[in-house]
Amino acid sequence: MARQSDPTADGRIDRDVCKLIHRFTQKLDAHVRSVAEELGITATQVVALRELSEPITARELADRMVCEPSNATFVLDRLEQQGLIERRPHPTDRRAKQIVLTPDGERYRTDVLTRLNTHSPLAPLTAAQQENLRDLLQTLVAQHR
Amino acid sequence: MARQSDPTADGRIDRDVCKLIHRFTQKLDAHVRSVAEELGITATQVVALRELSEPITARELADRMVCEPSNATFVLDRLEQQGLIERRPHPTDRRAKQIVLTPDGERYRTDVLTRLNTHSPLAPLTAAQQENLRDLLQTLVAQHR
DNA sequence: CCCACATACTTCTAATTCTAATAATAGGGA
DNA sequence: TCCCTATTATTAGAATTAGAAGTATGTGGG
Repeated sequence: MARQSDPTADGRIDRDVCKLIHRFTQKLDAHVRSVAEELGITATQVVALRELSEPITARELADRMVCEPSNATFVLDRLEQQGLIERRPHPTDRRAKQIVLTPDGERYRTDVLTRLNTHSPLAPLTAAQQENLRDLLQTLVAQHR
Repeated sequence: MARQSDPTADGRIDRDVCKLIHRFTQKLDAHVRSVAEELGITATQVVALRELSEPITARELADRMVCEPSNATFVLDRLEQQGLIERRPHPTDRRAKQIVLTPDGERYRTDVLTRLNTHSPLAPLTAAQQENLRDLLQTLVAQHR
């Protein structure tokens, strides 16, 4: 094992995986962006609509989008201006707001999901491989949380 | 198959994998950032040093870092100011520049690699699982390129 | 040889995302 | 009940990243 003697030779798989993850992320982004372009909205808005499967708080949306709450505010502002979502007072927590889709928003979201599911970047993998990938990733993110 | 009738129920694995990829990417970033913080440089600089395994052009560095060339210029400016790299004229192509590490840069890079390899986010996986993951990702990014 | 076109790097601008600070509310313990 | 701390959403400002344009050089066809 050259673990200590030659750090430049070590961690090959690490670096390979890092880069592959990065490249695949870009591919995912490109897919989302192409859908966004078809619909005339931003990629972030597409992701937000995808995650709004039910009434949730802005904080919960930020968690689902894996971004900062301030960013959720930003995207919600735009979705609200377009009449796709509404900010309602939360029924039990007066600090929070409940984000709900308007009828227009519901239609939009259905369209978004349909488009996202066509030509998915995951298509090259079989169903079994996709589950395999998911399990590996789950193991990786499960630690320390 | 509910492929067409209910787009909201479809693509579960797709969305799961998207999010897991995103979360793991954040974990990778956090790891790089912690190393960067230890060394008092930015995360992007850490990645650049990691990829500078040999004299390459700025374009090649951008490819390896999976970013725009303009961004490579940005990070190279800072590394040059710190005396870690030099921009030399390319031996055969006068448009290009050859990026080479200075002696200080070499030492720095060795340190970076050593730190990156300790507490790797990939540690939860066995060697076989890491290869499995790499193969799946390679299949995914191999398409259409 | 000359021209069109592609590539490498840089610069500038715009968009995106994060960080820090703020105000309002929740929840738990003295 | 009254604090004290944590959490929610928002705002403002900073930093990072991408995108488009500009300059110089390489490459191949006429």
